[in-house]
This record gives sequence, C-alpha cells and structure tokens, in this order.
Amino acid sequence: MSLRIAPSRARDEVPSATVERLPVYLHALDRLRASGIATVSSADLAERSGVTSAKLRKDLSHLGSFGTRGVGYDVEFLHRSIADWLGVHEPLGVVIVGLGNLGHALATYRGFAPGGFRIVGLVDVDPDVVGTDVPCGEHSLPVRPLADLAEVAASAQIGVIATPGSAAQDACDRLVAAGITHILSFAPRFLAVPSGVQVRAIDLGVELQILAFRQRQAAHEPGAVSA
Amino acid sequence: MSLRIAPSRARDEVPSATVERLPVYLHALDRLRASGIATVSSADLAERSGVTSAKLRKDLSHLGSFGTRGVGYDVEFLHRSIADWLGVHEPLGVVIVGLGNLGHALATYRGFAPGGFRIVGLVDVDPDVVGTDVPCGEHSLPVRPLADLAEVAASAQIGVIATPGSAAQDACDRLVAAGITHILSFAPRFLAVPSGVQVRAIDLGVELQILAFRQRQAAHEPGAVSA
DNA sequence: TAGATTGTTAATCGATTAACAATC
DNA sequence: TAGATTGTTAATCGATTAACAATC
Repeated sequence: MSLRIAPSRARDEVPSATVERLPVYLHALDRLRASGIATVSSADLAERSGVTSAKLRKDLSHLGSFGTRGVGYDVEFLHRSIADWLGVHEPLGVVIVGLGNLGHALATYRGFAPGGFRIVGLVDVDPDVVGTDVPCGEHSLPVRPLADLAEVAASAQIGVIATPGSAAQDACDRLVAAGITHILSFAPRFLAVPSGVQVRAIDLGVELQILAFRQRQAAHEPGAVSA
Repeated sequence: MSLRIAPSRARDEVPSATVERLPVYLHALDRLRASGIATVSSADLAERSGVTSAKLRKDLSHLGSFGTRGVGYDVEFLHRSIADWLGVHEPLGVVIVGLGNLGHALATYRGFAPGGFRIVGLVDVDPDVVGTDVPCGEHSLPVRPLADLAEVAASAQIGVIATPGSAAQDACDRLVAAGITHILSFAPRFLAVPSGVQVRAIDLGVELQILAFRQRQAAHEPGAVSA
C-alpha cells in the first residue's frame, strides 16, 4: 500500500452534485488526519460528512478507486487523492470587495489557505476604511480604494462580493471588466453577468427563509416533536 | 381582477427544489414592486431570478395558478400569494450565537424583517463582547453570556451559529437542549444533531472551493474565454 | 476460511426542459 | 381576430438508493 497510483478520470464526466460534495469529504478527512486516524470506512466517513455511505462510495467511484475491500480507505491517501483531483495544489488569488462586518469575517476566515486560496486584495469605497490593515491569516493587507480594483484584481482569479446590495451590481461589473470570471456573492440580489462569467450567490435572507419554511411546516404537522 | 382568491395546495406536495427557489422569486418581486412595476411576465421575472421561464412557471404551478394568459402576473398579487404560502405573515424569533464579525454582519443584516424574522437574542462567550449593544434593524439588543442561552432561546424558533468551528458543536448542543429544532450554521464543520433537528449548513470554505474548481476547470478547457 | 467493506449495477426517484393547447 | 403568455403535458435528464458480487 506504500506506492499507490490514483487512477485519473476526466473532470467533465463527474456529476456536479458529486463535485459539490467533494470539499465536504476533504474537510472531514482533514479532521480525521488531525485526530491521527489512519483508516476510515465509507460508513464512518459518510456519517462525518452528513451523507449516506452509498452516496459517498458512488461519489468516489466517479473519480476512481481509492479504497480496499474489507478494510476501508487510507485517510492520508484518500485526502491527497481528492485534493489533487480538485486541484488544491497551487492556490488561487482572491479579491474581496466590501469590508464591512461580512468582508472582515471573510478576510479573517481561517481555513482559506488549506483550501487552496490566497487573499491578494481588499477593496472598499468608504474613505474611513480605505488604508486600514486587515489581518488575512498569516499576512496582513491594506484596504484599497474602489478605483484600484482593476489593478488589484490583476493577480486574482476569484472575486468575492461582500458589499451592501445597492453596490453589488457595480462591484460585479467592475470585477468582470477586470477579467474576473468566477464570483462568489453574498449580496441579497441577483447579479446580471455576461455569459462565460459564473456567479455563485449566497443570500443569507433566502437561506433563513428556506429554514423558516421548514420550521413552520414542522410546527404545523400532526406528528411534530416538541421539546 | 380586484377580488382574486389564491388556490391553496398542500405544502408537502411541493418539491423541495421549488421551495428553495420561492424566496428568490419573492425577493425579485419585492424589487419590482419597489420600482412601481405592476405586471411581469414569466420570462422577465425568471431572468431577474436567474432561472428559465419554464422552470419558474413549473414552480408556481405547484402552488396554484396566479397569472393571466396573454398578460402575465400581477406583481402585487403574486408577491402576496407567495409570501402567504411561505407563511411570512407572523415573524419567527431568531437567536444568534457568536458575535464576531460574522455574527455582527448577520445581526445588522437588513432584510430580515421583510423576510419574516425578528432577532430576539444575541449570545457570546467573550466577556469583552457580553453586555455591549448591537443594532438589529430598528431596535438594539445586548449581547448576553452563553449561560443565558436557554433563557434567550425560549422565545426563538430558529438558531444561528456564527461561532468559530471549535465552539460550534457545543453551541449546537445547547441550542438543541433549549428546544431549538431548526439551525442555520456557518461553522466549517459538520454538526451532529438528534433526529428531528434540522441543520442548514453554509461553509464559506466549501463554497469557495466549488467555485475554485470551476475556475480551474474553465482555465484548462480548450475553448476557454479569456478577457 | 469467515467477516467486513468496497465498487458497481440496476431500479427508483425527482428535477428539468421543450413544446403546445388553452385562453386572455 | 391576432398576438401574447400562461399552465400543463410528456419526454429527457440526472441523482439517489438498495442490493450484491468482488475481494481484501
């Protein structure tokens, strides 16, 4: 088991639902590794990831074959295999637009470096914020004015929008103009972008509303469990 | 058109994929209403929501029939219909655990009130933070110590975890012990909960990693578009 | 060998899409 | 009536699940 070669498979063939779960498995493997656990079964890893073991095995089967029947998965090997497949090896540059509370939370978010990211720029419109230094993991970066966005974005591959909703579309347009094609948005608003640009939007209000619906539904159901 | 009655349908029958998109439509309708636009077609509303018109019409068809053939949807009526169906009328109480940057961002998030929420409590472990007042929309709330969580949670139906990952499971356990059954978690870690409790987890690192994969994939593709 | 667990198969389930009849 | 747009149908597509043969 000392010399194992991970079978490669075209990334295009892997279902997107599987791709979206791989980072979750990777994270769970991170923690197993930190605990010094060397081997894990699909049932155990699945439970730690919040999925069923069948789904986990099916997901992994799209990338290749990483386990040993009757034994399970070597934590180190599986971790490296998924990390390699995702391409975590060389970090992508991230620029954050908007440094209010949310932007600060994102900038100081631990766990970006292990995920294959490097924050390379911080931008805001507020003159009171521009110029201040924000700690980003090990290093620290100055907040630069919005006018410098194009310059800052030159060394970034991913843009993060953490502005108020009213400023989000403008921030988005500027990122796109600067050549950024992949954007993570926390603005409570749908962003219009040209084709070829991908936006992944997380709306806190929407997330809460989905949860709230389920809460109300559960509360009105006959077999509702009360504390 | 002055007296229209929305046909009701059992909430259980509606696909979960549809339920997750309804808040997005509601939000788009909010903005249309604010713009003074009275009527909208499925094609227009779909574009403003980032979906196809076929999907939008199919989604709405699960709730009932709200439009007029040849004309479109009455913005006011459709908004009210969806809001009623989701049950936005009487607000749910929200308690936020952890008031670092992320917790503050959530507490000051505008757009909770229109979504049918009322923040009823803020809790943190840090003695420096406990006792300070945090503005939540129109009112303002004091941060209370973790020991008071059970008391604070008594008037809440939803819990939000915005603590560091290391404290998340403990926060979760305490919320569950206090009778909270629906939790929104921003901790980078899978939370174990008893059955009957629902956790909706948003992991910033995971979201970024999914986006990063797509960026790397697009960059390596032959027909990649470069700015 | 006996027990355990993977990787894969085949069936089921749910979501999306395109097309169009109904109807304003 | 002619043009526009909904609500619904049926076909397609993708994801999940259960079961088990392969194999350590």
